[in-house]
Amino acid sequence: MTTARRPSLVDQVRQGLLDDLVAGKLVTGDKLPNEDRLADRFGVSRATVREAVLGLLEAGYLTRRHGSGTYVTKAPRSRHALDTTVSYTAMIREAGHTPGETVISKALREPTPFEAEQLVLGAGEPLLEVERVRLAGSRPVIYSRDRIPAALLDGIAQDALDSSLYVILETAGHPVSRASAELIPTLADDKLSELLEVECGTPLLHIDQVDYDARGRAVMLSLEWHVADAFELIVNRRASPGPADS
Amino acid sequence: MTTARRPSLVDQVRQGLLDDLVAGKLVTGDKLPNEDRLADRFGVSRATVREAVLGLLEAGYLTRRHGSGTYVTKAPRSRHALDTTVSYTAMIREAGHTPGETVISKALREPTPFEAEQLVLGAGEPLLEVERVRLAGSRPVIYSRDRIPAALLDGIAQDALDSSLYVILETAGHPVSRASAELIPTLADDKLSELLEVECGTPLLHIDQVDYDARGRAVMLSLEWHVADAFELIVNRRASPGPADS
DNA sequence: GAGTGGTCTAGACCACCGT
DNA sequence: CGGTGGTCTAGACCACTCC
Repeated sequence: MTTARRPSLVDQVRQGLLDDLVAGKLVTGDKLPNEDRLADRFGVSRATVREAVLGLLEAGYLTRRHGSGTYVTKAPRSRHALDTTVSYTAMIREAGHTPGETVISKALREPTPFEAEQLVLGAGEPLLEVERVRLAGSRPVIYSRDRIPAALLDGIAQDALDSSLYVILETAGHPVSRASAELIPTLADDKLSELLEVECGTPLLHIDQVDYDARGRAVMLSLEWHVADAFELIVNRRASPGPADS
Repeated sequence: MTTARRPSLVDQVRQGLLDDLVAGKLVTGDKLPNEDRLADRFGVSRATVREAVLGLLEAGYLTRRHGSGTYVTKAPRSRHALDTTVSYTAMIREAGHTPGETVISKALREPTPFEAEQLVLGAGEPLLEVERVRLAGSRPVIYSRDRIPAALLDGIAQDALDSSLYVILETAGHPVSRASAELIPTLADDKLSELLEVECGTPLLHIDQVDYDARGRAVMLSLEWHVADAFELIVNRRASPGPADS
């Protein structure tokens, strides 16, 4: 685990409500007690309740209707969707398969000018490139090529390099906090068809992604090719808030 | 515009900070005044400042570092990305093209069993299906097939049916608040190649989407086929919050 | 009009960062 | 250590929904 601390009151309230949901005490369409009552029940202020509920709203469990009440959503929540998750291992497992991976190559090399610019690398600073094929059971589903500045991995034990790149980046003090991904439908060429065990010309989803840490520094570049029908790639979209955006 | 009311204090503060950003008073890496000072400057409480900043954090403009300060992000924010926007017209315009559309068909028909289940349609309840091709300049970029329960459109003037489907749904009292989209790379078949003016076998991104209103009711089903290189399809991903999710 | 969520305040104390 | 954001409170008033 990365963070193990005393849960905040907000967390406790959120967990309490979540427990009711999974226990079936609250089911689809049910109306929650109003905020004052929830505040009483959990022994916290209304502001605390509101923040807890806010989390559940964003997660898609609840809906608020001004002047009416707060209701349990008709849970169409797709977990491990593209917009919230970064671990493909979890995605594959969630889809009911056994995740696996084959590391094709792992090497330090000079960055291209583009990579150096994206990752803000000084002259001569190398990067680590990891080339992998992810498996669902025995079937290849994703081919990826990830690049991380070698400087970020200085203090990292050599054998730790075998764990998830996200874990590595976190250990290095640069946990990935968000990413921007471009989606490009494409076709399997000779190399990809061999790696992913599909026919040449099979449609694939190519994802070109940049991962950023909390400081806004680009810490990893990823290129991925996904087999179309291996598992569902979902994006949960939200209506533009209106007040915030232009 | 759909909502035009007095902006809240939170909105005013957010806009004030946003103005500083676009005016260049605040640039990448700059540290913001602390929350107490911002509260003074805008004449509001610290809680209000925090909520305004929260919006800018989520939008990717700012980063907070506990114990250190709040900083301007190295703006990698992609506007009109798939996860936040629902209007393709705006997306196309943002990409520097003139948006346009050709309506291929617009008709009431019986739902299939699948559609009836998804949209919670009673027996015999028809739906409206709109088939369109979106244009960037004169180039076709998206072919879409949208289906809405006809019952939702009862009070809607006939000529209003020409505006955006999202506007129509809002008028009908069912504004779309979120959507779930599945992404499927595919190939242009004969029909699609003709509609989108690409060669047969060209890679396309197929999006199968369900739109929900604030009550969690499915109000529209959309099938879309996007030309790959027409404009960038971006997804902004966030790390799982940790406290909230499991 | 009663009940609900939406906004806002003034103040307190805690936890973390840097010097 | 001082400064920063993180959490929390108790209360006030507003805006919306629904009976």
